[in-house]
Amino acid sequence: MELYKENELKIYNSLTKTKEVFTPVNEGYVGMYVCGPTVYSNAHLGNIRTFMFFDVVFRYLLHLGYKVRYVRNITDAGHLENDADEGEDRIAKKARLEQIEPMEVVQRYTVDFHNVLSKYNFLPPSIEPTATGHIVEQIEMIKEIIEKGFAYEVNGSVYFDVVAYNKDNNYGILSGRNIEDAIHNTRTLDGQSDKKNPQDFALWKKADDRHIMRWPSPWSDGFPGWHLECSVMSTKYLGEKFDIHGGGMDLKFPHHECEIAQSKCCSGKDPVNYWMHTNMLLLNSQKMAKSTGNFILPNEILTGENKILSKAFSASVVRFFIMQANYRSILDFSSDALEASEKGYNKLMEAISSMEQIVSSGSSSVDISGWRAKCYDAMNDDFNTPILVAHLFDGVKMINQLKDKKETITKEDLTILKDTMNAFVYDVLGLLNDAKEESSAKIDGVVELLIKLRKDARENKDWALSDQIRDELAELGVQLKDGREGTTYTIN
RNA sequence: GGUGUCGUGGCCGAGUGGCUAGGCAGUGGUCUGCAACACCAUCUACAGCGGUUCGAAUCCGCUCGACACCUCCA
Repeated sequence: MELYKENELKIYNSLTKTKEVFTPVNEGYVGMYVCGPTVYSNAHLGNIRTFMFFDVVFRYLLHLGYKVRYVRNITDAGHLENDADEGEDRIAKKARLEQIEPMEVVQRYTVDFHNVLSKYNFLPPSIEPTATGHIVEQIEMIKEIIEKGFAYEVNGSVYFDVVAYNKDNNYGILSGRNIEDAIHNTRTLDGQSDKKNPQDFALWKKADDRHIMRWPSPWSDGFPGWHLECSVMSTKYLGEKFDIHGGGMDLKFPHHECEIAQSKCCSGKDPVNYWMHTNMLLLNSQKMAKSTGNFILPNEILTGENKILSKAFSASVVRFFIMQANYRSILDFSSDALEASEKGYNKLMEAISSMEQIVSSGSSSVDISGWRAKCYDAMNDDFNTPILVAHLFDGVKMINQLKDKKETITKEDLTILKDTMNAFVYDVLGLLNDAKEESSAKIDGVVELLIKLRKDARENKDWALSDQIRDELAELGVQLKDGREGTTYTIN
């Protein structure tokens, strides 16, 4: 597809706190990096929200005709429990607790992550690199940072020197923090830290005896710091300066701030043109988080196996629910909200199915081009999916009126209507028509047969039989709809 | 304490200096053997108090409240 209004795409840049016209480094190409999961446990729905939003960004950029290289990493090492010297690698800790190999933990949760994303209809990223696959590159980068004078070694560990970096750079440019204040206000009791300054962060940690995930390095047998992998892998696959870097709001500080510092002191460049941050998903008005136990798993929603859920919901309903909120707003998760979304989603899918029944005529009484433009305007305005959804419902209303012959449409406009609905609903938002998926020719035949038998019963005024067919089909999730021109049905 | 985001109708959630967001629920209607489904129509709002303005829910200030980050977190 040709580039559609390329120069009109605007992105809210967390770095400048303004919406900016999107201009890629290389025309027609986009490099995008998103911080992926740490595979020490199952990804919860809050994690999924972020990845799902960037899945839609990826999809929309592709739809616009860009060649996109989308890199989303897997953190399988180096993620410290805390930043104190006792810091322990999350993966290693989990492995020790479960008495299994660290890579077994990694494998288990990586597979689970991919299964979940597949169920939720994610497009795979272009590259999904792992931290453990880039130890050599990470060591190289640490060497470079040391050579340039922005890191120091103590007892086999290497720390980034925030104060040295901040002399000619701004550590805090992304998060709005003033590092000077932070240093002066710190009242660390210290004594046991190797760090010159509490704000300094680890690039390499020496492994203690218990630590089983370890690699040799010039400084010690140990493991890399968490922030380093993203700088290394984004630079390797996207270059020293690339277009979009995404992640959750909670990664802004310190993770992304550290990334900027590491990359900048190596290349001398600001690594990212557009920083995008998704807001948090709330459960019971609190951030969904693994550590507090306040979370719900994506699979639990599909099965309904969670106390807060009234029933099971399909992946597309969850996707639709998430897309009805702006990615920069907090979103409250609840069973009621999901139920409301489910009804809206069904209405949308119903209308899409009934587009086939529309008959074209010589002129259009509806403004299809104007409507399509509004859909693009919504997405071009910082990927405003809730506004897009509102316009899609305008499309639903239009479809219903066309179907009822209250409006007219030309053949050409009808094609635009169908293409636009399909493009945004399926390609961009990534929704699936669940009913269609579950339906099959055989089931269609069976239901049609029952409808015919019921029709006979009704003509004989055998209400007991006709109601029995109707009600028992309903229990199986097949909704019969008696209309003027006969009975149709939907499968829920 | 510092940094930042935000408080919208019964609920979820957009938007923004003057013009209907949308969805769900509710209400009225069409359809139906009765229903359901569906469709059509429709009601209601911008935390509080000041200020700027011809005009503010939208800008500014204050108050109250919520959330996030400052330690691992999407």
